[in-house]
Formats: sequence, C-alpha cells, structure tokens
Amino acid sequence: MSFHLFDTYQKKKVAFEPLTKGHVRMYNCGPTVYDYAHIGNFRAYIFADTLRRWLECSGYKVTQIMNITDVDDKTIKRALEEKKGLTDITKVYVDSFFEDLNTIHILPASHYPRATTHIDEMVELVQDLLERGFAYKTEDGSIYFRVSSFAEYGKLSGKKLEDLRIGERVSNDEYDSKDDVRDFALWKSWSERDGNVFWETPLGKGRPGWHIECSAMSMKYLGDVFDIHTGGVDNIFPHHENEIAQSRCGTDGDFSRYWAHCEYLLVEGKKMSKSLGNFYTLRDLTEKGYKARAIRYVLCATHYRSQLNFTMESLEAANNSLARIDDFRESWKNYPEGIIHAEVSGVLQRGDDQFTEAMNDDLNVSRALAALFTTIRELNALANDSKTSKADVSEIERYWNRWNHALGILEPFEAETATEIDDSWIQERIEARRDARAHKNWAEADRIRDELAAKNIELKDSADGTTWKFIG
RNA sequence: GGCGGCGUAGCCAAGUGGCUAAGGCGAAGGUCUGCAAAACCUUUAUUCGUCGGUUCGAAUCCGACCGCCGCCUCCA
Repeated sequence: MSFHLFDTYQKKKVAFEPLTKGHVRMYNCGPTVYDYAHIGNFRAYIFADTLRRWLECSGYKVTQIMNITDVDDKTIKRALEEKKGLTDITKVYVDSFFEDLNTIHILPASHYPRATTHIDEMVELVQDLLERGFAYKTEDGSIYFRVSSFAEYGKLSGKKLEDLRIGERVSNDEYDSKDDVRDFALWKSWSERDGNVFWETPLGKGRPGWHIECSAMSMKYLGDVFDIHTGGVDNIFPHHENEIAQSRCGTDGDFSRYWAHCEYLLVEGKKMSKSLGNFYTLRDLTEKGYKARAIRYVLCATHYRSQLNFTMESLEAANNSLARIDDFRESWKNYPEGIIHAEVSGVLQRGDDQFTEAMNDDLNVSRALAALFTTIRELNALANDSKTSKADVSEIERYWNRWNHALGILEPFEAETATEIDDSWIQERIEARRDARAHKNWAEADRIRDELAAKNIELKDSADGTTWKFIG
C-alpha cells in the first residue's frame, strides 16, 4: 500500500497525498527553551524525524520546519527568577537543544524559526483576525480570539465547547476581562510580571500569545495550506485546536491538511515527573553512560501512537539488539570472494517489501524492525552455509542504507566509537595471546582475554586471526 | 463531571474477525570452538486483565467489572 498516516483531525488512518506532487511541507512543534529537553520531548522529535526520513525514503522532497519557542510564560518566569535577560536564558537551552539533536542523530530541519524574530508576522496575523472580526481587544490592551466565532472549534480534539470545565485548572482572575472564558490570547498586553520582555507594536506594548507563533511561522515558511503538522498528544488541545481556529480565520487557507500526534512516554510505568525521581533529560542519561543510539532505539521501537514505557532494562535490551545489528554489519567483511547469490537478493527483496509495508502503514517501526531482524537472521544463516560472498555486499549495503536512512540507528554513532585506549596496546596484547595460544598455553591466553575484557574489549577468534570490539 | 487510550510470554513489543499469536532482549539445550565470543538450529503465550455475550469462528466486535494512563487554557 501507499503511505498511510493516522490523521487526528479525521480520527482514522488515511492515504497520504501531498498538495504538491513529490514535495511535502511539514511543520513540527518544537521546544520551549526554558530547560533542557527531556526524553519525552525527544520521543516527539524522533517521531517527526522518522516521518521526515520515511517520506524521503519514499521519494519525496521534504520541507521541514520546527519552531523554537523562545518567549512564553515559562521562559519569562525563568529569566525573572534568575535575574537574567530572556535571551541569556534561552540561548543556553537553544544551544543545548541543537547539541542534543546532533547527539541522537535527528536530521536537521530546513529551518528553525524562533518566536522572537517573527513578531511582525504574528502582529500581521492578529491584525487580520481583528479586521475579519474574529478577535477583540479588551480594556487592558490584550487581544483574544473569539472561540464562538469559529464553528469548527473543537473538531480536532473532539471537544464540545459546553463540556469544557473552564477555570478548573487555571485561576479565573487572569481571564476576567475576556468576553468568554474559553477565548484564548492572541496578544498579551505588558504587565509587571513580564519584566522587560515586551515589544512595541501596532497592537500595543506586549507579547504574543502562545499559539500565534506556530500559525504565523508555519504559514510564512510553508504557505496558508501545507501538508503535515505534528506534535505530542498534549498539544491537540488547546494548542493545535487554537492554531486551526486562528489560522483558518485569519487567512483564506485551510492550514494543515494532516495532523499527526505522538503519544506520551512513561518511565518505569509512571508518568515522568521530577518528584518521582524518574525525570530524565537526554544528557542525564548519556552522562550516566547510556548510549544515545540505544535511547533512540527505545524511543522509536514502540509505535508512536502507543504509550511507551521507558525503562533502564529496555535500554540494556536495546544495547544488545544494537550489538546484534553491528555484528551483522561487521560480518560482511568476512564474506569470501565469490559470485552473486540469487538467494541473498531474494532475502533482501522480501525483507524490504515487509519493511516498506510496515513503514507505509502509519510508520509501524516495530514491524519494520521485525522485518530487519528476520532479514539479518536469514542472511546470517546463508553466510553460515557459505551462500554469501563479497559480490553480494553492494546489494546488501544498498538496502541497509535505505533502512538506516529510515530509522537512523543501523550505524554506530561516531562519538560512541571513539576510544581512549591505545590501539597499539590492544594489538600487543592480542599478539601476546596469539603466541600463548600457539604454544597451547591456554591459561595465559585466557588471562589476557580476561585482562582485555576488564576494559570492555571483547575478542573474537576466527580462522583469519583475532578481532576485537568494545562492548557495553 | 465530560471525552479518550491502554492491559498480549520473565521483560520490551507487533498483531484488531479466520492458515501454526511477528520481532527483540533474557533463559535453556544443541552445532561450531582449546575454551570462549559471534552466528545458526531447537525450546520458552493451547493463549491475549477478569467475567459474560454476538458469531460457524474473537486477542481482535459488544457489555460489565478490575487495573493503569491521558486531555478538559500555555505540558512533546
């Protein structure tokens, strides 16, 4: 089948067809830079990355935009708490965000627009909404979207306006000036709580509401109508619901044509929270010695619409799975000279068909991985039977590169292969062991092997000599 | 109160009406090996939270119950 994606708006899996043949325009909700991104955030970014990767594997050109929210309640609060300027705070987390993306091998988006450099676009959109009668200004100078003016409000999240329990989670006093408590802010007039964070604009002195940046920036870079908008399920309401309202009402376009949302992540079966002590940033885990590649494996191996239970045990299991992948990849080197084997082609073709079918079915990475591991097992079996040769490697590599482009975890992440141990020392030890083995001095040979094992170096003896690798 | 999701082997996790319930990790046995490692082969869920129902047939549909999770104004 062709690529199908679960569309939150239609609440079903639908065949994906971009507006422009061969070109996909996609917007991903990105980070709010008030703290280091945690692994739950990264699940959403890896989901977006996997989607982009698979679209590319399917032959599409992808224009991918990910926003960076560098002004909002949380960033301002943080800046005031630490008595620093807003950009002093956000710069730290913007930088760390890009470092983290690199660490976990997320491919760079086409652009990462920031809220603070798109104030003009937001102001224009708010002005359009005012002119068209969908927004109103209150006495304190803030501007709100009139939810009742948009008939389709609530369709994305499946909510009925009358069912919303307004004010239960947020004190009502903030919203006293609104015509309707359900209306949301497009523009917030300056108050003392904002410190020195404000813009002087035709709308007055203040700052944008949270939702407006995504509407303004997505449409600036992708047009009034574009293909896919992604985020976490927690963005469905109110964030994306509000984006749809203000974007459709402020322009003549339909805004995003498909909506894709990634489920939550649990840690050890519980919601991640600082008080439970199960709250992890990417750097928390890498500093403890867990590999970014194993983290990526765990985060992508569960279907994106299922809740994912992240555990330290699953990280260990991922490490072992990756070792299996790497051992297979290394084994090609030892294939003998020879002819091309039709059976190898058959296994690869079958594996790719299953892989493609799985990914086309709403990015079913779990099933794609099953196809990958089945292929590995079958090729290993052929290799054991002397039914593979160096001549087969280029075809294996062709498929391997395709699968790796889709998943991003098949090749080692460079930083993790770096070694602080001197290669020549390892070679010297291996030669000493070789001599011992030649004299059948097994005790000494095993002692050297243990010595290396203590440094996480695993030896492998074969007819061609001894090779080594780092484990763990 | 309203709306929604989930519960599959020791662990992780696909499958959502019909051949023998994917795959990975772990465990056990075997082949290979000086011994290992890796690889391969075999075994590891007569059963899918519980109890009912619909059906020729259900892990898959319906109902009830139990347990976990989410959204309901700034959280991916």
